[in-house]
Amino acid sequence: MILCLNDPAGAEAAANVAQALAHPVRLRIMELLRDEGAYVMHLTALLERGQANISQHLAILKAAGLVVDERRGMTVNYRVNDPRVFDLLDSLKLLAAASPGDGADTARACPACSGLSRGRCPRSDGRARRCGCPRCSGDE
Amino acid sequence: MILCLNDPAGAEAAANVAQALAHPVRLRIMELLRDEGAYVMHLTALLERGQANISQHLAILKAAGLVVDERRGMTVNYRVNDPRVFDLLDSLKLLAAASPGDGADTARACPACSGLSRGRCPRSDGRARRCGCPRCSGDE
DNA sequence: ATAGTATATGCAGAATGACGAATAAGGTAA
DNA sequence: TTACCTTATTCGTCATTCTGCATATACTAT
Repeated sequence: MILCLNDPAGAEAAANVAQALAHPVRLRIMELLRDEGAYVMHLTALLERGQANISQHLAILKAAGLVVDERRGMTVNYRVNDPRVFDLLDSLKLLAAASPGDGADTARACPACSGLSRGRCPRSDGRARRCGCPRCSGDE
Repeated sequence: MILCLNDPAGAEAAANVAQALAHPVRLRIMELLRDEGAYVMHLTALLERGQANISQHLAILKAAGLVVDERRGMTVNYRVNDPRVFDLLDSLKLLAAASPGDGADTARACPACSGLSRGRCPRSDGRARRCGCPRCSGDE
């Protein structure tokens, strides 16, 4: 099957992926999954959202094929399905930084997490990555 | 201003761009604008949609900063604001082609319009690009 | 078995998005 | 001016999405 945006079916498939990413919480989830997998309580604590909310957003990302889940005992670990999604996120950041509404011309994408897929944003290091979830506050 | 997806404000800005692209008609509009600008009646004829509908979708793309418009006498010409949006579209196609719901593993992005931003999909050549709009059926 | 933790799902209300019909607005040409 | 063409906007309706609450499910431990 060939996916082309000039084809209505192809455009629909691509729109489904875009729709899955068209929510700030889901974008932040993807960004948190950039380096490593995470389980639901971890994301719940980091994003300061209800458990049901995070679970629902993860279900949407999963339905779009952007993440996969794997049960590990009591918890469920989520990770990205295709690392190429980070190319998409990086393009998104570059465009959004140039969009109106923000700093307009002065805006730029975060230099630490926009250029390369394996980059890590300084805001997410240390403190921000530490959360009150059982695994983080525990022995790990 | 630094745009980072770990920042709630940055995620919101990026989500706005994703939301603008999260509709098959708007994706097809962007694809049609890949090579050259177009005016509303042209897009209306190519996409087989009502004039109001196309105009509304263009307004959404414009509000997101993805396209700019320029009045040329009686018509209004639309073109992309930042060609980097095609990198985003190409990533989107690659991911959507690998998504479930389509041909799954057998799916691939259209080789003619996915790789490079300047590529042109064969489906859009000739016949598809010719429409019944006044400019196409006229002398041009 | 019971209790406890982690995750998913169903429901209802509010908010947002999409669409077409009608109409308004901008521009050209006589 | 009037007539016409192109595009934008308003409005009503319908569909979808988002959210929290409550509950169900899955697993572990005692």
